[in-house]
Amino acid sequence: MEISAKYNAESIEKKWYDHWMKKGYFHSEPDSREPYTIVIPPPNVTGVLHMGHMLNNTIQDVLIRRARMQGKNACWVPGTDHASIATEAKVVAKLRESGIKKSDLTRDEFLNHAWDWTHKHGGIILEQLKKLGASCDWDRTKFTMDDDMSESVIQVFVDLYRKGKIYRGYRMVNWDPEAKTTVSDEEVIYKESNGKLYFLKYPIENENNHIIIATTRPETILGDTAICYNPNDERFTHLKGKRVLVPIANRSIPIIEDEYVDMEFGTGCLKITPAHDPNDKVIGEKHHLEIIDIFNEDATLNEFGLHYKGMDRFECRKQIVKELETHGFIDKIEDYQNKVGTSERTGSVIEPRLSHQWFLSMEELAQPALKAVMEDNVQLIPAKFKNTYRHWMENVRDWNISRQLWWGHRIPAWYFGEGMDDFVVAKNETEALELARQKTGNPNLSTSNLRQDSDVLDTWFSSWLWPISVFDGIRNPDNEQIRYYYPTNDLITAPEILFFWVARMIIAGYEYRLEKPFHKVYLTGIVRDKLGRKMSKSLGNSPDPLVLISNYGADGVRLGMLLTSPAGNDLPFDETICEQGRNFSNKIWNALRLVKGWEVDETAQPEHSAAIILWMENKINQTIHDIDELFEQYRLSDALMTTYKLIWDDFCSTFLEVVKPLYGQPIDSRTLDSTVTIFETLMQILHPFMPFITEEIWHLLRQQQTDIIVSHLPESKPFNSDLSKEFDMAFEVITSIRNFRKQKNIGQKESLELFIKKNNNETPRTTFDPVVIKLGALDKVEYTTRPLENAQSFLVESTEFYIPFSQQIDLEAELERLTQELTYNRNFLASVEKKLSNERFVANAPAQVVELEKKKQEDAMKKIVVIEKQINAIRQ
RNA sequence: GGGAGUUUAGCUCAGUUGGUUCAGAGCAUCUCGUUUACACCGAGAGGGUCGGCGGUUCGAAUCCGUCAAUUCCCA
Repeated sequence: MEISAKYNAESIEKKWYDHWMKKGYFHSEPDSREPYTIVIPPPNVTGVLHMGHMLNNTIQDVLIRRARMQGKNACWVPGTDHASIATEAKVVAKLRESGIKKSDLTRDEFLNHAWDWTHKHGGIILEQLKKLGASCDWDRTKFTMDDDMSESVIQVFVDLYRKGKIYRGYRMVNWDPEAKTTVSDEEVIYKESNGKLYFLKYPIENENNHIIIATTRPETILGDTAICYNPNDERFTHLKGKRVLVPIANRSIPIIEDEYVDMEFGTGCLKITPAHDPNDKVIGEKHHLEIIDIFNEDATLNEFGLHYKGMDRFECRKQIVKELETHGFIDKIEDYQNKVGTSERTGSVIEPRLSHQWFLSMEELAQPALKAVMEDNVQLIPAKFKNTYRHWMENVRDWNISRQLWWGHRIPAWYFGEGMDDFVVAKNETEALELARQKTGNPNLSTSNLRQDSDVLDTWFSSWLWPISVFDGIRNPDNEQIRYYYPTNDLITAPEILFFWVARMIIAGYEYRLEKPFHKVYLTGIVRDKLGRKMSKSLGNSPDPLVLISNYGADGVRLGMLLTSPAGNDLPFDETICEQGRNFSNKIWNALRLVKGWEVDETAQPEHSAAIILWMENKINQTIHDIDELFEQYRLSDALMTTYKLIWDDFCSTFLEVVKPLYGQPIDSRTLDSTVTIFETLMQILHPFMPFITEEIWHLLRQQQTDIIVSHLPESKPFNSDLSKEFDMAFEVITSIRNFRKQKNIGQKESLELFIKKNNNETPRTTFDPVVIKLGALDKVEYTTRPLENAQSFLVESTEFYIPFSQQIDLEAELERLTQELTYNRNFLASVEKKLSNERFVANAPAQVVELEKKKQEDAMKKIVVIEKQINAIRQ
C-alpha cells in the first residue's frame, strides 16, 4: 500500500465525520448503561464560530469521546439560544440596510423578519462545530425559541409569579424621547458637551437662610424630593433634620445625609431627583423618598411641571432659569463640560427614565445554589472561582428579567387597566381573560380589553432552564429522558458567565428538579491575542477558526488549543501552537509509514525488541494510570501533554528506534505484531483529543472489528516501577554514549564497546543491555571488575562505565572533570550531613524524610569513593 | 469605591498536606547532523534570587504580613 509522505487532514477528516454520522455513533437513547451527559452552552443562533467556541467545544468533545470509549452512554446535547439583544440588533441593522425602520413594522411583521433571519443563519454555527469534530447528538438539537422550550419558559414565569417570586418594580432605563423607546446601554453614545453648572438657592424652611446646590439640569428641580449632604461634611451639620423648599414649586422636602455625596463636587450638597437620575434613584430607594416623574414620553413636561406643562425639556431649561433669576434663586452660573448620553439611532439626548419592569427575587432562591457550590456538591473547576461565586450569591440582587425588545419570549402578563395592580399573569390569553374577569369581577371583559406586556424576557431567563428543558423536564417532569440524563455530568463554560448563567442554572435546578443541573463546572479561560487582548469581532483580532482548521487540520487546532489552556487560565492564542498540532499529526503519520513499510519474516525476535516491548507496555500502563488521574482532576492540558510525550518520545524516538530493523532487513512477526498492538493502544488513548487521525490510523494499521470511536479505552493495568527505573538508568547510559560520540565526532556507523564496572557489591541488572547496544550502536557490553585504561569513563549513580578509545584520552581534562564531580558530591554530602546533624531536624522531621536523607548520604558516600578511586587511578 | 485572582526560564504554564539534587514541562533559542518514517525531522546544550521586603519553621516557590505590578467582576 502506498501511503503519502505528508498527512492530508482535510479529506480524511471529512471522510470520518461522515462515517460516524452515518453509523449514528453520536446518538444516545436511555438504556441500562451509566449515562454521561453534557449540554452545550448554547451559542447565539445567528452567530459564527469564534475561538472561544473552539476551545469550549473541543474540551466538551474530549470529555464526551472519552466517556463514550469508557462504555458510558454518552450524550452531548447541542443547540442555540435566541440572544434577544444581539439578534434583534442584527435584524434591525439588516432591515435598515434595505430601508426599513423597525418602527414602521408591526410586532408580528418584525418577528417574521427575525425568524427569516434565524432560519437563514441559524444552522451555520452548528455546521461549523462539525468541522471541529464535535460529536454532538444532532438529533437532539434544541433552540431556546422552539415551541416546547418556549412553553417551558412561560410555564416557569407563571409558576414563579404565583409563588410570589416575580414582581413588578421600577428600573431606570435609557429612554430615547424621539423614538419613544428604550435603548440598551450599548446603544448610548456619550458625547462631550458644553453645558452650564447652575448654583441654585434653596430656602431653608422656617428660617431666613438658604442652601446652595449645583446642578446641570435646573428644570429637574420640579422633581426634587430631597437635598443630601455627606455626614462627614462639617459644613452642613447644622442642617441635620431640617427641610428646604424647592424654588418655584415651593414644595417642602427633607435634608438627608449619605456618604455617596462627593464633598469636593459643586457645593458639596446635592439635590435628589429619583425619577430622573440613576444615582439619585438608588439614594431615593435607600431613604424611601418620594418619586416625582415630571416628563411625558416625548420629554415634554407633565402636570408636575406646573406652568411648564407641555413644554420641551430644553426650552423649559431656558425658561426656568429666567424665572429663577427673576426671583433671585440663582447664586451663579459657570461653564461646565460634561458627557451627555445620546441615542445611537436618533441622536437625541437620552433621558434616564423610570420604567415598570419585572423582577425575580433572588435571595431565597439562591440559598440552595450557594450551599451546593460551597459544599462541593456542584464542583467548580478550578476551585478558586468558589470565592467569587460566594461573594456574588451572598450579595445577590433581584434579577431584572424584562427586556425592551420584541425578539424573545414575550412576558405573559396582560393589563386591563392603568392601575399598578391591573394585570394578570397567565400562560396564554384565554387563561388571562378568565383570570382578568375574576379579578375585576367583570364577566363582560373581552380580549380587546387586554393588553399584553410589550417586553420580552431576558435571554438568560430561558437558558437558565437549558439542562432541564432540553429533556422536557419542565413540562413533563417525570419523563424517561429527564430521569435518565439529569443531572448532567459536566458543564464547560467561561467564567464571565458564572453568574449570568451557571449560578442561575443551579438555582433553577434546585427549584424545578430539587437537584443540581450538573456535577461539575469546568471554567475555561478567555482566548486572547498575543497582546493579551480578548479576541473579539470588533477588534478584528481573531483568526477565522475554519481557516485554521483548513491550514492545520481540526486535530492540529484541537491539540493547539488544549495544550496551552489549563482550566481557568486565559489562552494567549498564537497560531504556532496549531503548528505544533499539525507537526504532531505528521509525526504520527510517519510512524505509520515506517511500520507499514516493513517486510515481515519468521526470524527470531531480537533480545532488544523483546526488552523494549516489555518496557513500552509497562510505560503505557503507567501512563494510562497517570492520565486517568489527570482526567479526574480535569487537567486536560496535562493529560494531553502526557499522551503527546508517550507517543513522540517514548514510542517514536525510543521504541520504534529499537525495534526498527536495519535498512532493507525484515522484521520478525512477533515484534511487528506487538508494535501494531501498541500503536493501536496509543491511538485509542489519543482519540478523544485527536479523533480524526487516530481513526484513520486505526484502520490503516490492520483490519478492525470496530471503529476506534466506539472501541474500548485501554484501562490501566498494574505496572512495574522498578522496571522503569532500570530503564531510566539504561537510558542515561545511552545518553552518555551519544554525548561521547558527539564530543569526539564519532558517527553512529562507527561502533564502540562498553565496559561496566559495578561497585559496592551491586549485582548488574542486564534487562536493557541489548537496548543499550542497539541505541548506543555498540558492538558489545561487557562487565569488568577493574577500571579500563585508555578509555572514556563516566558514572551513572555509582556504576562506572568505560568506552575504550583509540585516541589519546586527555588525562588532564579527565582529572578536571572528575575533580569537579567530586567537589559537587562532597558539597552535596556536606549539606545532607549538616541536616542530619541538626538535632531539631532529626527530632521534628517525619521518619520518612530522615530516612531519605540517610539514603542520600549513603549514595553520595558511595559515589565519592568511586570518584576518588578513579582520580587516584589517573594520578598513578 | 467594594471584591476576587494572578506574578516561577524568552513565551505559555506545572509544582498536591512545607521535606528526595526541587526549581520542572512544552514551545522558542543555540550547537551538531541530508544515518532511506518524518527537516512538519534527529541527537544534544544553554537558560530562572520562584515579583520585592520582612516573618514563622530544623527546613519556604509552597504558610503569614506588607509593598509593587497586573487581570477580572460588581457599582
